[in-house]
Amino acid sequence: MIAEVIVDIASGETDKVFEYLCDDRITAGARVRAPFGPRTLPGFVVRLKESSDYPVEKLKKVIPEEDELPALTPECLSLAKKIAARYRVPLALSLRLFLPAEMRTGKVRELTRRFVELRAPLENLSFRASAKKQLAAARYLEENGKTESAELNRLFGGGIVRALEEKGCLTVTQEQIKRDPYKSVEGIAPPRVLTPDQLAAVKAVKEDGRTVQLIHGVTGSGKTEIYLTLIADCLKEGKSSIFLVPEISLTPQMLSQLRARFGKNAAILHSGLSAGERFDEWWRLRTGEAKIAIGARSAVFAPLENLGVIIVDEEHDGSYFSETAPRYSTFEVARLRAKSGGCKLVLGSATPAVETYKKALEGEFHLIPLKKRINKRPMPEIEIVDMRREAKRGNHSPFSATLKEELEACLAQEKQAILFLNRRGYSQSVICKDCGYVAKCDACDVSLTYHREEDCLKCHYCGAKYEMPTGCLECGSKKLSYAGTGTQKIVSELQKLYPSARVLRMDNDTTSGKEGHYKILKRFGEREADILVGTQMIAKGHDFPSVTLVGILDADMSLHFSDYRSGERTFQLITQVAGRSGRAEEKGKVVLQTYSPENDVLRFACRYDYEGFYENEISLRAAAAFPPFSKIVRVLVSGEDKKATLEAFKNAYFALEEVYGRYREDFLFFDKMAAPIKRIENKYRYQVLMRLAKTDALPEIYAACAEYGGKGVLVSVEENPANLS
DNA sequence: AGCACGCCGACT
DNA sequence: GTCGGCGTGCTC
Repeated sequence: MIAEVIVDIASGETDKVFEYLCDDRITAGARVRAPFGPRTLPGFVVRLKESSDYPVEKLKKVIPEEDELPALTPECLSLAKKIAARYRVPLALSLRLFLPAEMRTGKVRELTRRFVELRAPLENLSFRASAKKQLAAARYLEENGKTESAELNRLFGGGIVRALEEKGCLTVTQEQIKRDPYKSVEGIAPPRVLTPDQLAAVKAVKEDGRTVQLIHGVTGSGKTEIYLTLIADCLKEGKSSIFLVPEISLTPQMLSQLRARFGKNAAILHSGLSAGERFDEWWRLRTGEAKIAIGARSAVFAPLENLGVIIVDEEHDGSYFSETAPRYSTFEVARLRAKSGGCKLVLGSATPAVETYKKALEGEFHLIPLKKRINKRPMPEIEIVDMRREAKRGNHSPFSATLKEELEACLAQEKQAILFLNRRGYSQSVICKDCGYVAKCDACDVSLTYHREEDCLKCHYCGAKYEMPTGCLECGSKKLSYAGTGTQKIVSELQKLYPSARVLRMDNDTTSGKEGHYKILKRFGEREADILVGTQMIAKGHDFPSVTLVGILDADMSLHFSDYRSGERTFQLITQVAGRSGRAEEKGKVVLQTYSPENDVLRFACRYDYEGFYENEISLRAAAAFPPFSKIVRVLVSGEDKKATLEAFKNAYFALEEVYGRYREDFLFFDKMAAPIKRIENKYRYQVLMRLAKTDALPEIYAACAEYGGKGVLVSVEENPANLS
């Protein structure tokens, strides 16, 4: 037999099948080791055939990998091909998405443990009178049957197994153990009784013929229970499910809830697991032992067959877009999977992405609105505070008078508060008062942020750390000033204002380690602090019953970002952060500080008026011909060598100009420019920005760019890029 | 992607 | 005279 093999090298040069001889142990989708030139590489069998056009004497033999099943299912193989074509990456790169990283590196294996049991009934064995321990251990084994040898040693003293073994009392077996990341969750929680609205939503999803279903449910409308019911119903029919959640809200609560409901039928794939756990959870899905995959975006590649439903919770969340090649959209991949399998794709959000909602209104997706909150309580009141007026009154602190009042009341009632600020560190930048010099990163074209705890300057783009200079690096002046407030500074201001209040900070700097988020949130949840100060990451997921106040310190930050989605992001963020306040009996309150109180987005947000926001936003987008009325395409050329990068950029630009000429009616915008951040991690960056009305020119744009990459210069094409820095 | 082979400069 | 620079090309 001949095997067509893709070798696991992420390069255009090797992105084709290589043929090998193989025996009949090998099937399509299997992992193999392929002799390739002077070395042996991992690879995947994509097809088997009887004969080859390649000279037979040159064919080498592949070595099969000892897996219990081919790693890739036929569906995964065909999906990998579609992804490689769609995102224009080598097939090897898209195939990698379908395997846990541990499998490629080969560092992790199945875990086996030694078990022992008595070879013969206890009365047939004899023990010396002095061997009391041995007798006790043997009695234990008779009573409890097969026991792990390490466990026996632990109970009766090290060496007991060896002693009994030498006497010939034991039978020893090796057994494979699946590592279980959620051992501690016990028992099965019964399903909750659904409200009529929830039942109607479940029915609506099932009965509608369309693949994509959008559940637009206000905060607290009980979407999770709908998802769980859909999953449970699939399970009853023997079908499998994928449940996707944003990275950050992979909270232990959510996971243990799922585990309690579905037990071992659920497998969890996320970055907090150890390599071994992830490896085992993956195999439990592959063998069909588990039929529900739960995880962040990469779980969309779960090795499940016979899918009944794919659920994407918080559909609007940015973490559903991959930032490394292949830069896939989780929604697109999920839709491809759902289409080929007669499976439903259920999106859920309180604040759907504008593009999603448009398609739902137009009938391409089935829109299922849920307008009532389960507990029927109103959303917390959002009060807009005009920070310009505060400044006029002479208040230049980051806290308005209203916020201070509310904070004091909150502390007096022994409740908790959350303050949200989208900027970490102590101060945004360090400026010399004499010459205006701003400290910048050596490797990136961005100003450095001062971190007081470590008394250093950090680059938030490449992570570099610099010693705090004693004077201006340009003119030597000692008059350095700090501009822009970060989370660290907020914490120290709070401590000055309320010395007895306990303050916790949560941002990228305090959440190191795999469970960093969780630890801080847990401490706050256990009321170890009164005020939590944090960035984006505190907005999602958690349920803190004693939080009655949320302060949004700079609602403008995300608003004035030079991105067509900034309004959308701001609306989503405010809705989400506001949802943290008043989760239990107490009424919640939100104070929203801004320098532009008249802004439409803020006004719609504080009335929780999604429809109003949407109508406003979509007409703005239509007028400016922004997505979804067009597609923004950015070609970014970057490289360490300035000359070579500029040269490649010029060539790419000329090629693109030709495409522009040929498809003029497709282009709404076409221009070359330096990227907003001219250098990141020592790489110079230049870009061509385009906006396309239709997308006829897109294949040509990719083709034009493909030629100029290589030799240390990267040319990348991004469609509707998530950030434009 | 590696790793070979292959053709021109400054060194023991 | 050689050692070694990394340019080009191949891997079933």
